[in-house]
Amino acid sequence: MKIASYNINGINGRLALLLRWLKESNPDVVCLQELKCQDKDFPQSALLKAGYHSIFQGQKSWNGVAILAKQEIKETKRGLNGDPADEQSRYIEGFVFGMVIGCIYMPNGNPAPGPKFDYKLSWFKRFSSHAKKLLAFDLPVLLVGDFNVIPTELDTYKPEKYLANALFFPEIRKAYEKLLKQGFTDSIRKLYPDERIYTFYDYLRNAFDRDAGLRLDHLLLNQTVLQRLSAGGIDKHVRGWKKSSDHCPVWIVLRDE
DNA sequence: ATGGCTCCCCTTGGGAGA
Repeated sequence: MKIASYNINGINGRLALLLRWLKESNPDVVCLQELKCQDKDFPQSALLKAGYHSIFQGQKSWNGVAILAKQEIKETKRGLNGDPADEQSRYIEGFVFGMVIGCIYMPNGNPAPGPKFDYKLSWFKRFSSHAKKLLAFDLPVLLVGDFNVIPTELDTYKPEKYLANALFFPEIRKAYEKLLKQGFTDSIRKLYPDERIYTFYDYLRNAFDRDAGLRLDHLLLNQTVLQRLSAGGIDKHVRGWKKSSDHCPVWIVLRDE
């Protein structure tokens, strides 16, 4: 069972690239972020033709999250509780292959401090409180997506450059740590405890060629899923493809139960 | 300190991204 996360940065502008990667990587489940399209423009039939069912929460121009799977997905939640005025599409959750999968696109939060950072903090709190509820069920739970969090100094090419950045602010790193302590494991960091390993390369300043990256995309597993973790990695080469997103696909493999 | 790049939209310049 292969599960991936990919911030696609515009699904329609990169549909050909997405289909190419799906064919090559052959994941069973994919969490996508930054669709940048409305529901009516989501390429559902093209994906079905490629072998993937989907659930999605779109939005015009910005944000947008989707889950793809080789099996029909039962949608269990869209959006988070706690702020009825929040109209940003950043969370969708489904039940598939016997697992609960939450697909997230955390707010960026820059510039920090400021209203955008406040929104990030409050969104994170709402998300963590939902994550805690998920742990109460005796089910495999995965929280997958673009967290917009650089968890530690090992997750950025230049820590000192990010000290004043919302991705690396102490409050955000603490919130991430607290989320893990609730009962989740950062699967990629578990598999590569000491390596500088990145999932994002800025389009600017030739970041990819300089390996000036950040690790922002995470697959968090509860204890039940962690026991099945057998491999994982980052499809770094995809970032080098023409018309690539600024993020790389990240994936893990779980043993069958 | 700035800008470099790339996406999207009631587009031709601005907002957002990280």
